[in-house]
Amino acid sequence: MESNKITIHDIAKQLGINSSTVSRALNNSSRVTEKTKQKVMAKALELGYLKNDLASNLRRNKTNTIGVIVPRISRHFFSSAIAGIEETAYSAGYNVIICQSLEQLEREQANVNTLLANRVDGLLVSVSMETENYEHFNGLRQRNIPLVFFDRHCNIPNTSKVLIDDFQAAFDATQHLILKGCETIVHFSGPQNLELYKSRKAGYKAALQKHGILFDPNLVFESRLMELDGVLNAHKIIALSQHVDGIFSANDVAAISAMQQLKKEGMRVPEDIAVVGFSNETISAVIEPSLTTINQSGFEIGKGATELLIFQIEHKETEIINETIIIKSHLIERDSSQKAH
Amino acid sequence: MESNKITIHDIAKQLGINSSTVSRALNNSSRVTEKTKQKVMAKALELGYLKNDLASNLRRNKTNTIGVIVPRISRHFFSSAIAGIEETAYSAGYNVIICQSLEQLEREQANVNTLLANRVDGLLVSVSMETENYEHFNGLRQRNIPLVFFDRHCNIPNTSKVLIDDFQAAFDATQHLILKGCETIVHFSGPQNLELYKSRKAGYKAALQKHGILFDPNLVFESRLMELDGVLNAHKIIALSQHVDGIFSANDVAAISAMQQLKKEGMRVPEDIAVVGFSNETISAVIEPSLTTINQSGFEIGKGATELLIFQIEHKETEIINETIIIKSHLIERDSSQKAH
DNA sequence: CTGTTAGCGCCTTCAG
DNA sequence: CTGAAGGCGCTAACAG
Repeated sequence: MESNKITIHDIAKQLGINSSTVSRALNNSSRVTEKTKQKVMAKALELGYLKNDLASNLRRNKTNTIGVIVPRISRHFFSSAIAGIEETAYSAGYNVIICQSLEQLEREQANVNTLLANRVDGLLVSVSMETENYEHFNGLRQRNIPLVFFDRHCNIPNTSKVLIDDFQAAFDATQHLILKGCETIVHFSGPQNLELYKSRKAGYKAALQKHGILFDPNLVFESRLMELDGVLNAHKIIALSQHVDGIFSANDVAAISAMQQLKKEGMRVPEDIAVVGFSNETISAVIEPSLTTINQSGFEIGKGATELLIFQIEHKETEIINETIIIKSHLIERDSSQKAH
Repeated sequence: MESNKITIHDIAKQLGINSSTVSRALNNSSRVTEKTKQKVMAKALELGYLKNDLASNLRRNKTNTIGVIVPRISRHFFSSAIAGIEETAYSAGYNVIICQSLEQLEREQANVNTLLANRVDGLLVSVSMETENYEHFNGLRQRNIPLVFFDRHCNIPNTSKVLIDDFQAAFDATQHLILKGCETIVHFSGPQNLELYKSRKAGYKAALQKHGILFDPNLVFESRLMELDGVLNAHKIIALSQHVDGIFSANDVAAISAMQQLKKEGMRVPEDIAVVGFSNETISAVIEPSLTTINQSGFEIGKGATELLIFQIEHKETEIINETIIIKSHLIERDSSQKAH
């Protein structure tokens, strides 16, 4: 038995009506009798009809699908952003196709092409670490396809972005440490071609300056985003001539592994660490109850970016939008009862 | 300026040839002159042509797309499984559409429908916690669309699955604790309608039995998979009349938060905890160096499931495959030098 | 090797 | 309110 490929024509034939009517009925058009609708629905159910979205999308020239490109789906920030994206898209009647660039420019370009070939209605992008030229996004403008960057953005004119207040978060974190009495604060940073690491570093510097602490470039460790960087960083701290009494980390894993390492070496460093970008509530609350974190909600960012994108999709004709939305972060100082032990 | 919608017809017209030839050239058919191909390619590039996959897929009746349904993309096991899926699919020329059921049966059904409507070539599914009837998967069989379950499977006859050796992993973990001298071992389990929690419990029981320890149902805590369950479990342990000297946890977060809680209460429980299902290497290595884990690689499982699915897609006519692949786990006893502190 | 023709399944004019 | 006709963009027969 061949796989049952029921089309609107089959339904039409069996009911002795025209396929246009069936189409209208299934799309709940107001120009069809309620009675006809009922008949069509019943028959469709009976035959196990399933709409072919490919055909429909081709004909309508609209897919109700949003393309998403993230560096890596397994990073918690991105997977929670995707949760926010799906939630928002879903309830607005959109599907989502997710692609990973794996931090490679080449893959990112391929992703853009695939998504365009699949005729997505809009694109949500967080660029890869390697992305320094933006030519692959030019086609979108020409094709009139809305694009919204989130978190990791590009400096493309007339493009909307949804970002985190990285500068402010870094400033808050650093100031928090200073107010706790820290004087020599190490900063774990990331790749400096990413805007967000630049902003965080700037916030760190600003806080130091405000409180009259001299900025020392030797105290900034610019790592790549690898798993073991934290451990290496910890070694660097120990090797420093200065006595370090605070860490502001712009990289969650780095901070935690550094802390573990320092403990191993017999140092005590409990609450003099502040972490920014640490969005995994579960883990952060559970693992290191004494850690101060600046929480940045991937979910909120995903949500905001999607709302903005869908608005653009649905008002495409009207105007070009160029909006930058900044999502606030929250400093969370955890209860440190564990210290008693 | 309208968005440039260049089709093969435009290319054909400009070159004074037929659109079929253009189609063949772009698809690198062997039945086209190299010279023609070059001309077509050049023109396509010049005009900024982009193939419309919707049309192509509709015509070919094949999308080269795999649908994936997972309970929640932000759980690390699943996001790493997806990484494995994408990797494998990508290099075999397939795209991937990911859906979340959010542990709800209703959403899972909706996901299946969306994916079918988008005419995916095959489906990879890890069922939701709520899924107890499997009717929504029946349509696949009828439509002759391959389906492979991974990790969380259903007992549907003639369906392939890629699973973890949960029984064995649980057995190993429990035995590990026993050999370390534990006598009263609590087991953190999960929803018993999921096969994998049943298997893990069975493995736990088997290990106890082998070593002559009586199974005590009061020592099994069947939680839902919520974040705070670990903390609640820890309270339960403390409230127990028995002295607990080991924990076998089938739920990563539960174990870690329980441990934190116990520490707070002033108990020492370091390496007498074994966790299964804890696949986040980074976190597990970093957070609790003394934790013994049974590592189960989501990536491997995703990879295995995808290979199996693609094989089925591409040999659809030949035979129905009903294979069960079990991926092995590895017990990792971490260095516990931290204890010295 | 290339052209002609037809149609995938649906939706959208335009008539009636 | 319903029917008839055409086409979205591409590819697969079948000719030549």
